[in-house]
Amino acid sequence: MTELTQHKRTADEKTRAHGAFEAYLLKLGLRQTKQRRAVLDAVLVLGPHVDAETIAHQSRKIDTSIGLATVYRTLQLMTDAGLLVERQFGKERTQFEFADEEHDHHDHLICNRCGAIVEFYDEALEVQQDRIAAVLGFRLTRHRMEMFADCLQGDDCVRIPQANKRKTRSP
Amino acid sequence: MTELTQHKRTADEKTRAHGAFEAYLLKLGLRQTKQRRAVLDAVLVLGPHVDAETIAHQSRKIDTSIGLATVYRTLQLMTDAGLLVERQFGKERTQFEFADEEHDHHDHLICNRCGAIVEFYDEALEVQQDRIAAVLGFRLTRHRMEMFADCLQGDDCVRIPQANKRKTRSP
DNA sequence: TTCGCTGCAAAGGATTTGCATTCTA
DNA sequence: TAGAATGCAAATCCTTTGCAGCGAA
Repeated sequence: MTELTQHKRTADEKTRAHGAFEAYLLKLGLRQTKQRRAVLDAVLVLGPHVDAETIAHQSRKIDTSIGLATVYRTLQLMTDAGLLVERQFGKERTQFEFADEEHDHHDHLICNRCGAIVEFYDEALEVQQDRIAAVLGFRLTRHRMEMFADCLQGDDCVRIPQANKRKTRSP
Repeated sequence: MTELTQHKRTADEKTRAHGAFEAYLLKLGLRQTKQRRAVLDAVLVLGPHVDAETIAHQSRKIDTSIGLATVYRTLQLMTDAGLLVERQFGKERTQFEFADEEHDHHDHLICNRCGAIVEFYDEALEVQQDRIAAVLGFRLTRHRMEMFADCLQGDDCVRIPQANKRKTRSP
């Protein structure tokens, strides 16, 4: 059973994200700043899989003059807090993605033609991976998988920046 | 059926690799140089998954004073020739690996404790991946998968540099 | 008021490129 | 000999750090 991972973010989820980040900062005795809120908002507005530069650009719409260094530092903080996950697709710059508790783990399929990234979760795949690890004498803790593919219809698959191509393909 | 990918390289295979590289250079009207031979020999001597720096170091045992730039250029050439494949494990430096025609495709399992890299091929996994892509409306062209795991015995799993840990684990 | 936080610029690490020189074909 | 290949250093690209001033608690 293969299912697509959804990324519609409700106002409620955004509030929850801010709450979680605030709680994390509070717990460590760190401070809340407008820059940190701006970066979080930027990540919430942008789709999954954004790089630091893009986040910085979006953040500046809220708070002009945020330094790139601050963005990197804040993203690191949010990653430590467990809100974000870093991803590396080949040699591209590091991408950040929300680590939602609900659909926590998923894999990626990247379209060869337009670069669109489809996220999915497949139970059979997970089971098989555990099985393989066991056969090799290991206990799997995590994995990463990316599939590169050509889409079969292709009418709606145009070469556009992936950040804008959020919808995950209709059946 | 999960099978380990082997990496014992016979003298015969080495000769073949040199022949293939020479043929490639000839075809493009490029030149054979002692540096290029040295780099190829270095890659043949070292295990799978080596980075440019390590290859440069090994190459200098054959031909002192090979520049790092030359190593990078030669590795690029060998990748274009189809002899090598580049791999990216997280944020680590790029690793180069032989693209053997026989056991062409394989996936990786990386030990959380010692960093040893086990290569394997699993038919069921491949089939399931094709199936997933089809369900999502794609035709799979290639994929990459890395599993991170703890080994279950652990006696022979010590924290050593992966380059030295070539043997793929005994049953 | 106190530190943590920020922006800037400078530093880093991996990889690439420019260029004068060396060497293969 | 011509033009490719090399070594070196300088240049890139992304990311991290150092530091003096700024601002949240």
